[in-house]
Amino acid sequence: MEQATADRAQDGSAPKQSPHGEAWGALTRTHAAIIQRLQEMLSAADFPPLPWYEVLATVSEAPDERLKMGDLAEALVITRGGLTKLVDRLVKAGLLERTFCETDRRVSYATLTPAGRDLLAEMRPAVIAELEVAFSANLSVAQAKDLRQTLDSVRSSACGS
Amino acid sequence: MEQATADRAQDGSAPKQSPHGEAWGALTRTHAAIIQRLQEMLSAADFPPLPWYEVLATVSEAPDERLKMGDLAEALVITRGGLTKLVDRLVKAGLLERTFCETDRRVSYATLTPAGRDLLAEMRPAVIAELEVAFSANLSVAQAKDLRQTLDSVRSSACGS
DNA sequence: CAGAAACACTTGTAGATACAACTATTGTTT
DNA sequence: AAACAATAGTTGTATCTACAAGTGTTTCTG
Repeated sequence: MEQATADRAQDGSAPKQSPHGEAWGALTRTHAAIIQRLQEMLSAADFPPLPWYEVLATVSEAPDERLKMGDLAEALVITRGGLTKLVDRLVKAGLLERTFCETDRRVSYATLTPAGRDLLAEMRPAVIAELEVAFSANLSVAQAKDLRQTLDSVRSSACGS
Repeated sequence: MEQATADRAQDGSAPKQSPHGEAWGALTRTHAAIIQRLQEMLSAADFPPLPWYEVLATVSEAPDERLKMGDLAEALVITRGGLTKLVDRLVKAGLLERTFCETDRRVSYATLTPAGRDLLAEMRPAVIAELEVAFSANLSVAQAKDLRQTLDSVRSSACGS
């Protein structure tokens, strides 16, 4: 019954977009709002910025805690050039090191250092907690799984062309 | 039965996050993938970058096609300083103009020019079409509305703290 | 009705990102 | 095996963004 609010733009203004356009708008705003929230929390806790966390978390989930630069860039959905410089900063901070492949000397891996693993262990609970308050306040576990599935299906069609 | 795929990380790797964490991961990746797709399309069609479109679209939906700088920054979820320079570029390109408030000389409005309105009219169908292929391929209209509602409820709890 | 506080926006500067060109290594073709 | 093409990663440049300080305006207070 209250679904009228879902169909109405937040400012109640005129030219309505398509349902898919509305979904995209909601996606961008929600994404930005959560990013903002996380960044605030991290800087308040004197932690490194969010991209650093995402790098550490992604690498930590890979086998042997190392990941090819190209795969890492793809996982983070950033350019290879951007990743090179991002990893440079993490290496300089002692959180990552570059290791090389014996069989193919072109590839280099971003590998977690003990310091990187420790920092991640410190940051992860804080990030998880922040996400929990953002999500679990209005979302059941089942809804969260459903949301994930929906988003992934959208992503697959957006990537695959 | 197929829902196992929804519970499994795309790379099949080990340490699973919470459902909410997974939802967040899907949200960031999907957002980035769509952004990337839109940017590609816009630059291929010799259109201005996506932030320009978002400014024009947001302003066009406001009454009298003008919006206070502060409200615009909030709607786009960017800083005021960033918006000032972004609007500077749009003004220089003739797509926007700054107008001022009679009753409060502090506030300035970003106002759509005819050129801005024309460009938006050109860009909007292209953006909409791109979003349609990304969303409608795997999402019904009802699912899109549901997605929008879910995302907005998450955003409200993320904003309101 | 001063003076202080809050507000709206802009500017200055430093850091981060994308894009394109470049180096080095590997794979393919003839 | 030599030449060509494809791949992985890095670097150079230009643009964009955020953060913090600054300017001008309005509101609140004594």
